[in-house]
Amino acid sequence: MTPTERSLVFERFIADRGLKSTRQRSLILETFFGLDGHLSVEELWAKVRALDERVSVATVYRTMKLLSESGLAHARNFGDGQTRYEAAVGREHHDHLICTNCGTIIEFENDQIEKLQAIVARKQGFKVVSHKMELYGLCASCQQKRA
Amino acid sequence: MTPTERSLVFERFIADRGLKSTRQRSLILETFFGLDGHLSVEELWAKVRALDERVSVATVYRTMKLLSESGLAHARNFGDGQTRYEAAVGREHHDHLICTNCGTIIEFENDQIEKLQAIVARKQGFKVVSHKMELYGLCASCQQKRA
DNA sequence: CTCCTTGCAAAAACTTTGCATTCCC
DNA sequence: GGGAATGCAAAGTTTTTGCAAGGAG
Repeated sequence: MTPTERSLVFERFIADRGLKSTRQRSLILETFFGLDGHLSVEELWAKVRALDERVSVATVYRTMKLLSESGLAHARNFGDGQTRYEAAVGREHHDHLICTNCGTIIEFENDQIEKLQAIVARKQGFKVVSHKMELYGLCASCQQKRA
Repeated sequence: MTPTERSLVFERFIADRGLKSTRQRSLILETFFGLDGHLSVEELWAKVRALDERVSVATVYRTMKLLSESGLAHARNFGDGQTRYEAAVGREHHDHLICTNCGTIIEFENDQIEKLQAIVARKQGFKVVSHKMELYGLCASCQQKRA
């Protein structure tokens, strides 16, 4: 998905709900999608402020919530007490391997696991909308350092 | 693991660290393990207070942190902004299905998924210590209500 | 023009911490 | 007795919200 297509998706989401496109929302979107990784609101706000001093953190919270509802971003919680967001489109769905020593995050995807998840959910009568899977442990380089 | 064994594990953990066993800690442990599910500190505190008015919420926070460090409980974060704890021993490892409408939490386990996780991790050179998997969606009864 | 959005600051929700007092060992 | 634990309230964090002013359609 190109940046342009992404904007169109968001514009449409906005319009469908009777909401409006604003300078701040556009700026936050551009900044967010221009960066990579798993950003906390605070981190994103810092980047946005570098481009426009006047944007308030409340607007970043509000915009990221919208972006999350639109499906263009996913909220993540890695247990450090902060909500992090990551871009959701133009990318395959993926899960995370997290090194508890150095904090490295590796993304992966596995279709077989996804299929099994669907089967498990069906057994319980659940209709799954989204999921998270995180594997915590030591990455290759931290294992060597400890050995 | 019987309640008695559990107490011994905790007593030992406490003693090894030069900490002390207290009335409050014992009460919180008993209450926590006597209940089932995924309790927030607030919920647990309410139950403990029913037995002893004088226990402060700070002590519950401090005790649950200890319990988590001892490995007898796990901290969970299901995205509602609260840390929840669940008993960790005497139970199989399991994952969660969470209804985003009514908050119902169903536990499940699936060996095939666990095996696939191990394979994925190995490919990346990771040594996995623990993992979380959460499937979010609508439970059977909430699907009906919405239909 | 109308209603949505923004910034600001206040408030809310959750968790941690400082300190005097109380309690184990 | 001495260090650890507790209760309380104050302070920290992260996120949300009320409101007057500004902006998009």
